[in-house]
Amino acid sequence: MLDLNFIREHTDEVKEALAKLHAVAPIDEILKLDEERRTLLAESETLRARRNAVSKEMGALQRQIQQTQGKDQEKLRERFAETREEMRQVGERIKAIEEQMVQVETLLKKALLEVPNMPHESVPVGADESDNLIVRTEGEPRQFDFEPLPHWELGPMLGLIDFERGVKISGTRFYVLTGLGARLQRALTAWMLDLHVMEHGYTEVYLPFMVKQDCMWGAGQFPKFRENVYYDTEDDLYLVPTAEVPITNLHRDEILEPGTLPLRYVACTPCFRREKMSAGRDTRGIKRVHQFDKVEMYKFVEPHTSYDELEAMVRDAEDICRGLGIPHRIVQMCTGDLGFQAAKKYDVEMWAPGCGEWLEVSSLSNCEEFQARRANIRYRPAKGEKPRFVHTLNGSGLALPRVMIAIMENYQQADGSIAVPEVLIPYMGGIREIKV
RNA sequence: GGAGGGAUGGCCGAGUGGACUAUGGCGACGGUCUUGAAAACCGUUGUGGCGGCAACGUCACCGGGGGUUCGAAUCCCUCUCCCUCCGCCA
Repeated sequence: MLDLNFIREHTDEVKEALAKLHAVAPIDEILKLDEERRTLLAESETLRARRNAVSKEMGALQRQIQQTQGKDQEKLRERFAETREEMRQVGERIKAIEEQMVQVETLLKKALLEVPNMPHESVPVGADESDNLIVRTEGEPRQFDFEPLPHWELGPMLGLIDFERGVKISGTRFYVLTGLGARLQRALTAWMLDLHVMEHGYTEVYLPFMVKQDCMWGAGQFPKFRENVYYDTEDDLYLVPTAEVPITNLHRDEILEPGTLPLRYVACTPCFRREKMSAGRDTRGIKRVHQFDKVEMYKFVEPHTSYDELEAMVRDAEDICRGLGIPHRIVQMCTGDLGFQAAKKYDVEMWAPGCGEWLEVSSLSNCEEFQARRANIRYRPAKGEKPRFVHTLNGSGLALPRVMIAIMENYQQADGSIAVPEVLIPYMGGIREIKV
C-alpha cells in the first residue's frame, strides 16, 4: 500500500510509475474519495467538539439542579430539556455524516489496496520478462557424454518420485516422494536451514500453515492472488501460498522498540497454490505443483539498510547454489515483471540439463514499506521518536522441488544413478549415490 | 463440546452514566540536591487523523463490531482472544 499523502502530493510520479509497471490502479478515484472523506471529517469533528463541550455543561447543570429548589430549579430544568433536544439533533447529524464517511472510507481503502508498489529507481524499465536483466552467471553447465534425462524420467526410474499415486490420491499436479527421494528432500531442507541459521544469521521459525484473511491482505497476496489460494470456508482460513505470508504477519500491528531491528527469519513451510493462472503449463514433472515445500528467508529492517540487505539476501540464496555446485544465474526483474509488491526483485535460476531450461528456484524482493503499511508494522528509530514503517524483504532460500530437479538432472550419471552432492552426504546418513 | 471468569496506557491496577474525557503505583526519561551514585523531592512519559510554517489546537482510540442515551471505559447485544473446571483426543 502506498502512502495516501504521497499519492496526493506526487500524483504524476505515481501515474508515471504505474505506466512503467504496465499496471492500472484507481488513482483518480482515490483522490476524489480522499477529498470527500476530509470534508466529511472536518464537519463531524466540528459537531463533536460542540457536543463534547455542551455535554460537559450539562453535567454541571444537572448538579446545579440538584442544589437548587423551587422556581429556580424549574427554570434550570427547562433549560436542560431544551439543550437536550438540541443535542439530540446534533447527535443525529453526526450519525448521518459518519455513516456517509464509513462508505467513503470503505471505498477508499479498497482502492488503495489495489495500487501496486512503486519500482525503485535502479529497476530497468521494460515490458515483460524478455526485458529482464541477467546480472551474473556462475558455474559452467556440465558437458554430458550421454543424453541427460529429465527428472520426470529419472524420478520414477530410481524410485524417488511416484506420479501416478500422487494423482490417484489427490489429483493432477500432486506427487509422492518415496524412499531416498523423500530423504533427499529432507536432507536438503535440513542443510539449507542449518546454513541460513548458522552461517547467515537467520532465526528459524515454525509457523502456522493456515492463516486468517487479514494476513493475506497484509502480505499483499490479496486482492491479486485471491483465485490462487486454497481456503477453508467453514473457518475462513487460508492455506499459505508461501511462508512470506505468516512471517510478514508475525509483527503485524506492532511497534518494534529501538534496537530490535534488523530481524532475520527463516522458515520451511509447505506452499499451497491452485495454479489457476497457469493451467496447462509445465504439467510434466514437479516443476509446477499444488503443494511443495520452500525454505523462506525474511527480513524486517530499517529503511536505510534495506537495499544492502537485499543484496546480502541474494548472496545467501547463491550460497545454496554454490554449496550444491549447480550452475546458476541472477536475473533482475524489469518494471514490467516486478509484480505487485516488490520495489526491486531478483530471481535466482538453476540450470536443469534434463529439461534444458533455467529453473526459477528463488525470488528475492525488497517490498520497502509496502507490506509494512498494509500490515501496520512499525519501529521506533530511537527512544522518544515517532514510529516509522519498517522495510520488509523476502526471498526463497530455496524452493524444494525445483532444487530437487536440479540435483537429479545435474548429478545424473551414465548408468542412470545420481550422485549425492558432497554437502548433503552427512544429511543422507553417508549415502553417496542413489541407484536402482 | 459443556460450565464459569476475564480483557483498561510500557507493566500492575482503580474506575458501574456527566465533576480532570482514566485515580494510584511501578518502570523509563529530564531536573534539583551530591565529588559521583543511591535515596528523597519536582516534572515528563501512548497511537493516529485533521488544521497550521510553527508553538499549538482539535477529534478519535479503555480487546473488535453494533446498539441504548443529550452524553458510554461504565448499560445492552455480538464476535475474538485469554484463564479455571469437566469431557474427548495425537
